[in-house]
Amino acid sequence: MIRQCAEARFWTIGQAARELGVAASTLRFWESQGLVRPAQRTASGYRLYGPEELERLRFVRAAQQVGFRLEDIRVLLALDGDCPACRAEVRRLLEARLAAIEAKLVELKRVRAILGRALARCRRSNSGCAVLRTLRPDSEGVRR
Amino acid sequence: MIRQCAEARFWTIGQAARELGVAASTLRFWESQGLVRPAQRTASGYRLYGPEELERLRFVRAAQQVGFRLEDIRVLLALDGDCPACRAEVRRLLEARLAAIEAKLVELKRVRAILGRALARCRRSNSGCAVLRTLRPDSEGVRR
DNA sequence: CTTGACCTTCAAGTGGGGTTCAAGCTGTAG
DNA sequence: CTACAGCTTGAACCCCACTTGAAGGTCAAG
Repeated sequence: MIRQCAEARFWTIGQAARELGVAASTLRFWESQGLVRPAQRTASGYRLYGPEELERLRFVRAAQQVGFRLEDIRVLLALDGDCPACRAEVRRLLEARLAAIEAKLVELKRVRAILGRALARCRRSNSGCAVLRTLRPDSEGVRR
Repeated sequence: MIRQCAEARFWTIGQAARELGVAASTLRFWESQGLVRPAQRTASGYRLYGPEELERLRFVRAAQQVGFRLEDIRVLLALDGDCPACRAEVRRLLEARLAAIEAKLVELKRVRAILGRALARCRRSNSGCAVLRTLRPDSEGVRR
């Protein structure tokens, strides 16, 4: 086990992975994608993550959970600064994500209505659900 | 061009694909996955889809647009009959899909709230969005 | 007869986010 | 000293729904 002093705490890849609730292989993958590199390595090559890296790893996880793709997260991490341009760009990314989520919500509600109707018809019917005839695109093109 | 009589109309793969708004290769793929086979072939091997096959193709498209996977759609197509067991199974699949959509809606609303707060904080701040600190998992585990 | 759109097959590639494997080194408890 | 958990690397594999490419046959217009 790696010793952990109060002032300069370090986590091995397994420890960091447990902290985040992901697999160690995932952290290696993120590193390969340019997201978070360990603060240092032991003499034998073990990765060591410091508090700051752990912070960034947690951010990756949180960002992923609100639907950002790794590529965007990489950009967000790089934008971590106080420059006004950074701020604008971060805001732009957040807004884009929010808009995508709104759109997805609208789409899912539409789909829910269609499925709800199909199901109601299916339950009423007493001679086969005739799902082939009940499930119909209800106008307007749908992207996918 | 293939001739199309009023009584026995047939579509080549390209014509059917245009009708559905998908690529011809997609129809070939669906066939390879056991979804819809053409009614017949010309002497030279061209696929010919009849009205019934076009109906089934449209169903595949519609089912896909409400989120069914091809495997489920294959099952749904096979269940197209009046047997009570079929009805029950179709209903089960519809209910499962609807439940998945409800769950997704709940999840997306949660995410929207998080992003909304992050964005508000970002807009208020006048010294960097500090997105690394603003985007945080807000309790409870999230599956992915 | 040529051109060009359309069709055939099978195999391999794409994207996103990983996981799994093989072969081998390291760290620590008992 | 021996187990055994944990770490290293690179490469291959997974899912899903296609798409693309290669190599070639078919059909209708001009």
